[in-house]
Amino acid sequence: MEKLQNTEDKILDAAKQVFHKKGFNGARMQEIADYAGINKALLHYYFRNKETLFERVFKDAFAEIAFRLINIFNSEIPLNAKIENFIDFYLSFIAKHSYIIYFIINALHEKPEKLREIIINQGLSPEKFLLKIQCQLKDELDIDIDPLHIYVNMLALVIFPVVARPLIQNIFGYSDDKMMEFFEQRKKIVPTFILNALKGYENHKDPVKD
Amino acid sequence: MEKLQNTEDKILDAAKQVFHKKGFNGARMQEIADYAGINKALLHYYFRNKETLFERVFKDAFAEIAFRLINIFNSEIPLNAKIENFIDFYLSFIAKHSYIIYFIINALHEKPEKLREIIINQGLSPEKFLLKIQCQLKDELDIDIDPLHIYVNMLALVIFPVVARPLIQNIFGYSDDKMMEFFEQRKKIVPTFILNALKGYENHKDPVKD
DNA sequence: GTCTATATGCAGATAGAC
DNA sequence: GTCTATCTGCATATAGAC
Repeated sequence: MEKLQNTEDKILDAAKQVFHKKGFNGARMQEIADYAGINKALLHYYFRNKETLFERVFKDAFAEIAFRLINIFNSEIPLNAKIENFIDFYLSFIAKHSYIIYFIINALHEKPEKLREIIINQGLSPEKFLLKIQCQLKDELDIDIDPLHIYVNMLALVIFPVVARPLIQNIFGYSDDKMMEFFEQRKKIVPTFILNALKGYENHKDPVKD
Repeated sequence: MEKLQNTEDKILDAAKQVFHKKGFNGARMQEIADYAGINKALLHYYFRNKETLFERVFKDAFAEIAFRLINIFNSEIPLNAKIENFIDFYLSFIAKHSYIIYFIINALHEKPEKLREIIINQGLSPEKFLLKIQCQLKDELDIDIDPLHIYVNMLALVIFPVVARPLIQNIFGYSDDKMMEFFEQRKKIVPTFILNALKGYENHKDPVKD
């Protein structure tokens, strides 16, 4: 895992870490070079400038998270199961790779204009994706609701605690272990929370559903 | 609202805008000076350095949001009403002042070590605050659950969409008007979502509740 | 491809006149 | 208190040797 990589990979690895931790403005080319075990000049040899390097790293991070997300929701399983998969996977993945979320939020904040082209280049189709959720909500739970709200709610319940982690940890003086426990608890609490909430939206005028 | 302020207020106003938009690393003292209609030297006359100015602005932003939050949850009304007040107020306030959220998140990310002292200096007591929610959950809804999870869920459902706004807006090509409509809808959808979810947690072993 | 040395520019901070 | 001019340091980026 150490000496096997070529220089470009070493740079990308280093850039990932530093950009994730510091954001675009906070990151220093020197620090990236140090992490990669090379010097600054070589950075510019492989990537013309900081901007180019950043875009590459951002695209990789975004692609990884979008890919996993789309996969879960495109699978042919009941909505309940999708939600459980979604929560379970994301709570593990994001808690372990929280820098990605910070990174995306920071990138969105610092350079919102970059996003659209990246999404289009990924070949994603957000509308189809939402339509599928909407159909499942209607067919399986008999709920008429804008699927975007449900989807945003799910993302919120998973992502926000990770973003707010330093806040929670500082305010309540939680140790790292206690926070891991907190995230573990959420794997049970959040799916229940969402499914309970959805049940409350069911149309009761025509109770022929099972 | 324009010429009435003294120089210090003008600086604070300008710093608020610039720090909120760019974060600590992205902000430029020159830009703050321009916004305030003064020059850089005067900034340093009023605030020794960038750090000092930042801390002041951060404290103000944090204090404002914490103050409103505590007030709502400390009032002597039923939990249902608290939740509705909370959502309604925050969706209006945060959607209008989204920079504050960005600002706090950025600040947490860039300078997490600053948080603890600020909270302590504000004289806040997070534990008492949670205990109250816990009691109300038990007394009014007969639910035994870690109140921190419920509280985090509420914050998540309100704050996350604001943070993810550029994401949503870019992905689905929503106009600013459409986003305002989206946030308006959430004022109804989110309280229902939360209250439904909570109902699902009720203990049914002893159905003597109303 | 990789390095050392250096150019260039800019941001934070200060000196000192008014 | 407010300004102009300037210092200092650092970060990105390039030149050029090996």
